[in-house]
Amino acid sequence: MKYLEIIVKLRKIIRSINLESKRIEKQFGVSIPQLMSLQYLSEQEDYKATASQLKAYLKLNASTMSGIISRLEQKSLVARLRNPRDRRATFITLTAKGAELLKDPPTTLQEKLTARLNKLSPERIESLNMHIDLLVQIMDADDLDASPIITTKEIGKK
Amino acid sequence: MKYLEIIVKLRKIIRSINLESKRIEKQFGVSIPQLMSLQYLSEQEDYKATASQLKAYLKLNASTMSGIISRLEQKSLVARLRNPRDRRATFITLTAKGAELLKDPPTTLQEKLTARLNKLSPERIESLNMHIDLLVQIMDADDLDASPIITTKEIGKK
DNA sequence: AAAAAATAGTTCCTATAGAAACTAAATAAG
DNA sequence: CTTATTTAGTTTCTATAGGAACTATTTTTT
Repeated sequence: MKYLEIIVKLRKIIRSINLESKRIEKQFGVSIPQLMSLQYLSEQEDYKATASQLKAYLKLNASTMSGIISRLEQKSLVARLRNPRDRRATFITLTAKGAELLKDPPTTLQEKLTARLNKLSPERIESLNMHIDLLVQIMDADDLDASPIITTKEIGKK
Repeated sequence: MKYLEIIVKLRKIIRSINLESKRIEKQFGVSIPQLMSLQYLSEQEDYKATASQLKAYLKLNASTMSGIISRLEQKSLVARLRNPRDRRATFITLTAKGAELLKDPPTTLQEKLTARLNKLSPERIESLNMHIDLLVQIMDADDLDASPIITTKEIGKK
């Protein structure tokens, strides 16, 4: 049954990402979701964004995002600014400490991935990307209903 | 940067699996890891296995496995049998209630996956499987160190 | 045989993840 | 203008996930 094989394999991938996040967190004090939040802020105007913007970028539930922001704030990597235009919302801003961490970010997963990807030809990387996209479509019911599976031609392209 | 794109996409997949597990849990009272544990037990001799065997099958940390077993026991879907040969270990056994749930298991994710996979040709499914395997290798450092990346010929086969 | 080391599983801790309820504020409707 | 609805974010809850410490038991070493 392909279904179970795929799930088992995907769980392997999930586990390796979790393990890597744990290692990074132990070594640098920030997890992958926290790091991605910091990076997102560093790319915004004035290094600030609302919790909703972060939530949308990371595609997380509001309560999860709230927890991540709280932990980042506790580590002084982000701070809060009031939004004069909307009292319901506050801005989350990158602190100098947060910016400094991004100067020399934990890159173990990036290095590992890049090293492995470098061993593949551009065509293989493209093909891998395409299959990941296919997987995203297969797993994501709403998107699939909205758009057809990418065609044979696109998959087969090399 | 391919690294970040891949991580973002994989997080999408992870999220859809988490969402599906939540839905299944709400509808049937068991999550995907719990369900996989029940299914594993149903395939063992006498419908029983040690926590370590379950742990190895699901590739989980012992503490996580312990929590899952406790929750299954609380729902009366599994029970514990003493192991006379080794007082450190107990057997986890499928209960009749657990077996009954497996007669009509939650199959929403399976159905969705199968329906989508059925739209692909066998060659595409094979290619997808191969790329998932490649991804498993890329993400899993230990295995990669132990064995080379699958070769171009294998990837390109269609 | 006794001591040391390893093992099976639990407990305690932290973080992520999502659902539901909640509060304060903003927006829309009447 | 008042009321109803929606929105932004927090809190509370549950489950998964992993690391470290722990306890009881088994195995290995001395």
